[in-house]
Amino acid sequence: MKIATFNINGIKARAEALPAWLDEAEPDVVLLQEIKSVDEAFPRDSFEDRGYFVETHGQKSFNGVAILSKLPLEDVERGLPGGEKDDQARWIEATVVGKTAVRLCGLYLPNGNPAPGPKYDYKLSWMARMRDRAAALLLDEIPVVMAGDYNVIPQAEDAAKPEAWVDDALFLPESRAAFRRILHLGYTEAFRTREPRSGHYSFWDYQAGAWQKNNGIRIDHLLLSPQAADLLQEAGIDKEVRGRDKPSDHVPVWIALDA
DNA sequence: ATGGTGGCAACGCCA
Repeated sequence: MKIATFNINGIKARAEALPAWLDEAEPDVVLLQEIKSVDEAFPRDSFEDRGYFVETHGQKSFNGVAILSKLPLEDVERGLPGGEKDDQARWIEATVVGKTAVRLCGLYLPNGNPAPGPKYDYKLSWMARMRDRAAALLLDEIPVVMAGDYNVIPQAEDAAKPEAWVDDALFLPESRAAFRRILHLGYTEAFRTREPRSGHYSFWDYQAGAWQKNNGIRIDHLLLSPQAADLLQEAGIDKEVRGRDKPSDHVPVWIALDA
């Protein structure tokens, strides 16, 4: 089962680039972030015509997550638990059943800039809530995949110019520590199991020729429960997507699971 | 170098 995460930066703006990538990469499951659309305006037909089931959790203008799956999705849940006052659409869960059942979590973690400030406080509180949900998911002892735009650069080797990010919410020590606290519950960050570990990125800013200079960062991650990590066959980043017409500033990151 | 680029949606906010 090929499972991908892709921050598309607007579903309407990616009306050509996203289907083109789906047709060539043929993922079984895609976790989308920043659909920037309400559910009613999401172009379901384009994906249903390609054989995908579609579940969305959108909002007007900003954020928004979705799941596309060639296998039916069950027990869909929208919103990260513990956020009664949180109206931002950043979390969706569903179960997909292939050879075995896999619990999928699609997430768009808050950016948090500028730091310090209320946006950074929101990022850290959201990560604390995510840690609670991640811990609860482990109790089921089933394959779990938590994938999305984490807005966290885990290590210096995950940035072309780490010195440029030292005061940024994506790379501050507190952000990285909160990421490790989730990881150390017992999750495996799939791409980090690959060698070499440096020089691989999933985001290049639109500004200042970041793509042309390969000035990227790796912030899109797939975290696997032990039962999912046991099934991991392959992990990759579809870097070339960034060089095409009308690209998102992120590219797809994917895994193959024996599931 | 306090700009630069892009999306959404409406002349500003977010990344």
